[in-house]
Amino acid sequence: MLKEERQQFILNEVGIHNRVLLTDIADQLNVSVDTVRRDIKELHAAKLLKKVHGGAVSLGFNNYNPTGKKIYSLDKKSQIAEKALGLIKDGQVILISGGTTNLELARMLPPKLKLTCFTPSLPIAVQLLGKNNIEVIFIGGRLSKDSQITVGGSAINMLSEIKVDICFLGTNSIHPMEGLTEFDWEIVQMKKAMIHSSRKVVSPCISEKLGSTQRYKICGVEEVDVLITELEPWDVKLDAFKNLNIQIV
Amino acid sequence: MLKEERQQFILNEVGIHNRVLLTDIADQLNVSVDTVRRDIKELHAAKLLKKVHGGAVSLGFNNYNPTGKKIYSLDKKSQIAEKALGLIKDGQVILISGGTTNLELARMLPPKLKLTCFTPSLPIAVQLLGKNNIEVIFIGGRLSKDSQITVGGSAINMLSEIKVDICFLGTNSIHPMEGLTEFDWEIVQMKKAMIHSSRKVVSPCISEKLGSTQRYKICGVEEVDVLITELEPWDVKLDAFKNLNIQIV
DNA sequence: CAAATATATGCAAAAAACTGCAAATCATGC
DNA sequence: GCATGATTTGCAGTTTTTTGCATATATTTG
Repeated sequence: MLKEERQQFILNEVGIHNRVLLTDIADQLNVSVDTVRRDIKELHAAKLLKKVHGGAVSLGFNNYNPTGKKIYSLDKKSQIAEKALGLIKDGQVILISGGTTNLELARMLPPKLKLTCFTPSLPIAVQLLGKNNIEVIFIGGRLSKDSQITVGGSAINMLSEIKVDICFLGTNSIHPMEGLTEFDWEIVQMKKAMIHSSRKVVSPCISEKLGSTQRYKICGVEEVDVLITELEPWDVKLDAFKNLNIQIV
Repeated sequence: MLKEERQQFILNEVGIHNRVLLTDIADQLNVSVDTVRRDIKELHAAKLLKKVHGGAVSLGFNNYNPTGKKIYSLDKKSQIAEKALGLIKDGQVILISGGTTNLELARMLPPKLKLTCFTPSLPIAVQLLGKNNIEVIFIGGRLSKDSQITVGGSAINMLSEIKVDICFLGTNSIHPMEGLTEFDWEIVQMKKAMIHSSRKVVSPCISEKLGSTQRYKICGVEEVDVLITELEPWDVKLDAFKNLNIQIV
């Protein structure tokens, strides 16, 4: 096996899952972890991915990981995604925004579930396309390289023409008083449009992001119907959100 | 065995598999690894492949087909794609339909080329997103599972709002009298809309499809400005297309 | 803080690349 | 037909790269 092939494989994995574990790769390719470590080191130097403790993450998605150090939060994201699955009923029409938590959700959708899914996220569309019982409708528009979702007037226009049962709104920052915030203006516009197109807004959010704020405001907390975190319902970090007419899962 | 033959063989292998091992080639051709090494060195100098430790990889190797479908007659398609590259000028606005030949084209777009690309194809969008100098605009709509392009009214609507310099129209069947045909009605509608949105229509088409017809008609041959095949210009298979006011590449 | 896990470093074996050289092959001119 | 020179090919020795392992250090997590 050529070094190039290995590195390509790693990049592919990162491209698909947005994260890889050193040990996973070493296992799949039957090479030592040292070798994979060295490969990732090179790819990192070549700025093709980001090396982190335990593995690597995709460059485009460090938006969702401002610290860039917690790739193990995947477990948390899976937990959140699993809870989110419980909100979906067969035959519904849903809207999935970008972000790694939502990508996990898309991955975990059971094959037998019949759905119509709207999404502006390229990786999520790829994921959903693999599921035979899901009708995928892609929100067109200009693709943002960082977030890998479509943005801009055309996308917002298309969103304005739909009304879905549930929207899973990837959440960068949520604060009990300040509401949902983002640092990218274009994504703010997209998320506003998504909220407007949905009867029910679900906000999957890992606990690190609870209480944080960013530059631009999307909406107040009252616009969110359901907040999903990986925490147990009685966790103190959730106290601030408990009297805001939000369902907490 | 002539040096020329060997090098052709190597290029062919690289074209098909995207990578070759030095030892494999030496073994298959019954020559020493040194000879193969020298060949690869020359081909590398001629920029026909990339020499790496242990073998060689194709030039567009650092790319990935996320949907994982196998592409047949890749070598021919690469040749077509390479010819198609010659039609694109820096700064243009282009529209790329679906199909594996066009995916090859997307793969081979040089990183330094500045372009605005519209596409309804998911794999092509993924491919283009990796190129920093290309602005990608995705034609939204319902994603068709088998063709992996968006179809339907919404997509056609979005197409109706644009006008691009060149459209690379993946071609299933082309016949000198019957024109371009397709077997999927929805794709026919998409292609019609694409032609309508383009100042120049380029039809990349491998020779097997020349002269064949399908169920539904997209347009007459006169709508196509350029026909690209892998054949040499004087090939008899092209004779039937020579008096139709089409540029043949 | 301590256990578990991940990283960095030095090292040695294996694989591959480079170098120089000689034999074989081929084209060319006489 | 044959000598000449250029090119090609394979071989042996040396150098470089890659890879896995062992050990020491650093980081994460409960």
